Amino acid sequence: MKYSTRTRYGLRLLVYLGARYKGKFLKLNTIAESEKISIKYLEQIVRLLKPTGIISVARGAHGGYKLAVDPAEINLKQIFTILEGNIDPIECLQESFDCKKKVLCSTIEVWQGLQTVIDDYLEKNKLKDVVDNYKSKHSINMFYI
Amino acid sequence: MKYSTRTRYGLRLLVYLGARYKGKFLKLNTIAESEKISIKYLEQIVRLLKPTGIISVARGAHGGYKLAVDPAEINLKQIFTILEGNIDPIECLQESFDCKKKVLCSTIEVWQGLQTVIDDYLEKNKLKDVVDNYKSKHSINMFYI
DNA sequence: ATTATATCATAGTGAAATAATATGATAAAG
DNA sequence: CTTTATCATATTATTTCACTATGATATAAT
Repeated sequence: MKYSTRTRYGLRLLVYLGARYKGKFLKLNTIAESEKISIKYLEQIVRLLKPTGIISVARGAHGGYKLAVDPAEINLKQIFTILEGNIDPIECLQESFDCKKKVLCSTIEVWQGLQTVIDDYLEKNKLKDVVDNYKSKHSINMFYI
Repeated sequence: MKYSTRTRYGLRLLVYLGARYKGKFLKLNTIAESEKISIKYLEQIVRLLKPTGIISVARGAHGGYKLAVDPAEINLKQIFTILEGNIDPIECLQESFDCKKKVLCSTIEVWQGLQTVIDDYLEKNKLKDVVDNYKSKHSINMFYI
């Protein structure tokens, strides 16, 4: 029960972009160096995010990425769902999952309850909350950006 | 971010034993057939549980397992910790984890918060709660045990 | 004692996921 | 037309997962 580096890196990327929201396009290389993440791996993560419209892209020289939506308007559940794929704690909670033992299953309520508390937490927390935290911790450096 | 079958099977095993608490020793073969779990895999799971004292064992013919503690006195966090190993959503929440970027990390609060809501939920829920659910759903069959 | 039964313990194994890395194509700025 | 940066696919090493196999050990019943 661990979240993947894909989700952790992706979140850090979005926080980085969120802290520079409404600025210019930022190239991956800078972010990769700053966040100590492999640029090639970041490229893959970015490609997961792009189709959802959460980031906007400029190709070619002086290109890069920026956050396309207000950090206050996006919550962590949306982000995690994109990056992690599916955030249910076990498979059988998915709609499509057809289990013959569902009627007699006494543990499914445990998993549903767990899913609920996780979902609630992630929905309650906006990207802005994390961005604010980032800004307060990096306040000195922010003047140089 | 999925819980392993080890945890899911282990929970079902404990619920099964919990529903028959204070009865006689039950052999794994019966449980494996009833719960549709590979007996060899269940053996490994049971070996994780044994050293913690949560189950008691009788070896040899007419041997088996039974729950050693009152289901009302054990919560799901204790069970998950035994079965999952460590239930932190990411590595860096562990005491021993030494991260140079900890001071400037703006996402750790996200993970700590998530850990808190999960821990709270699992601590609040006792094995007895799941056992009661099991009993109500299997009431007809319980007369034959 | 011997046999049947059940747990104990270690080793192996196939499939899938993870976390990258490598190579090259494409698009845009200057 | 060169530089810069993203786009896309393929490959790879490592780890984890979910078993499976083999055999040893302990105990009850005969």
